[in-house]
Amino acid sequence: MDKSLKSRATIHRMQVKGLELFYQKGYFNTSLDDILKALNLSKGAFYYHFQSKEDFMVSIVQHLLFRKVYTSLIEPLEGKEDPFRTIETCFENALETAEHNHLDFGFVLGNFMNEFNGRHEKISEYLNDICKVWEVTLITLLQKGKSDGYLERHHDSESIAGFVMASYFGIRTLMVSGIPRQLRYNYMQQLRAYFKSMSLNPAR
Amino acid sequence: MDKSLKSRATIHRMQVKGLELFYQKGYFNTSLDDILKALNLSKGAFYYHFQSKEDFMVSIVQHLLFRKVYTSLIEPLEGKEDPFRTIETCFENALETAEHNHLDFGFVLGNFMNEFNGRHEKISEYLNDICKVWEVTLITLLQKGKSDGYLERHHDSESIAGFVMASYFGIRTLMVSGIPRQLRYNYMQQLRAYFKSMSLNPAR
DNA sequence: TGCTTAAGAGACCAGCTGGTCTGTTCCCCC
DNA sequence: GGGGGAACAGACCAGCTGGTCTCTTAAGCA
Repeated sequence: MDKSLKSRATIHRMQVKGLELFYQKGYFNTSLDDILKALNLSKGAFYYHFQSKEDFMVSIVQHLLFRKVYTSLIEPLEGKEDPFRTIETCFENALETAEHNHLDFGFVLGNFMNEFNGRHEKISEYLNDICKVWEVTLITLLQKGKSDGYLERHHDSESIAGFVMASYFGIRTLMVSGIPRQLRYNYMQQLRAYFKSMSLNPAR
Repeated sequence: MDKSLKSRATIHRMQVKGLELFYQKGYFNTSLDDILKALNLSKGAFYYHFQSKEDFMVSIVQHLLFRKVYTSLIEPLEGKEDPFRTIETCFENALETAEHNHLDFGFVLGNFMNEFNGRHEKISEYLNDICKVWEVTLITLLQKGKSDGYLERHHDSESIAGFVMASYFGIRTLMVSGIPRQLRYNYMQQLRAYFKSMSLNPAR
């Protein structure tokens, strides 16, 4: 059942363009024809590789989106020491990317969560899964940070993780309509202040 | 040009139901027929009062949404003394409302911003306006807090306001798909911690 | 009583949407 | 070298969408 190279390439092209357009114009506001026209492909090609628009979206979330989020927001946190500095660096990088090509995948994730929540159970479930992986990674990092003496034990890792995630989703929403550079700078400043108040060795 | 009572009532009914459905299913995923069927009204009625679907949405944002956001998130901040406690109380109330009938208008605002950003200039402009009013109110409150000795002058009110808004938008995104009560509790805990680190009289 | 007009009903339309189905091309394998 | 299937093309369809148009109703007014 191994897909040929050509097949894989076409599927990948469709997913990439699909993610791009779904993000830009929204899932419900983007037709298959939009995507296929942009790729010079036909309905036949689409329904040869995918069963439906929904199936297509699921495949994008599971493969493309998950990997992107993993690369930009999860992997940089894994196995690191100082949790606060690690998160700061990770977010700084992600937000800088976002500022330039304005497509960072943490935001795409939040954006899709907003679009599908309560409207499309299957898809939002997959989105939540990604979210969950991110959360767990953050919590793990924070817990390890406690053992390593970076923050006191009485702090609740789960709460911190949730707060950090929330702030990230939110700042990306604001960045799209405001002045990204300014917002990013201000955001990082406050995130650092928040972290500093919990840090055991604020050696900066 | 004074609209009769009946006319006003019908317009209002349409707007309320429109906001409800647009929020639940998304703007692009909700048809006029959906709204009209729910109200037992006809196309004729709709196009007698509004010029288009877009015009309808604008009227909802300008009148209904703005007033709701104002009531729940802006008015409670105006002219108050202690900025941190004030924001805490305001958010606590809004989030509790959200937990029960799960329609708080701060979230609706963020949700629509995500849906229209870069897709519908006119509408996102109105949404940004509301956002701006919220931001200005927060900044004013924080500045006044400095004069009244609640926080030190070196803190940047604009940054704090942005961070607070971002966290609120974000937590609402997470609350829809997670366990609201738990998330709300954790969120408020961290928001307080964040505030406490800047507070000059942490007399709680 | 008859006229005007606000308010609404609902048939109708063109265009688009997701999805189906029958071709066609092209490459691999025996 | 030709049969067969993978990969795609594109005509076609039913259903829905925003929007238009004409018709009806009801209330105010003289």
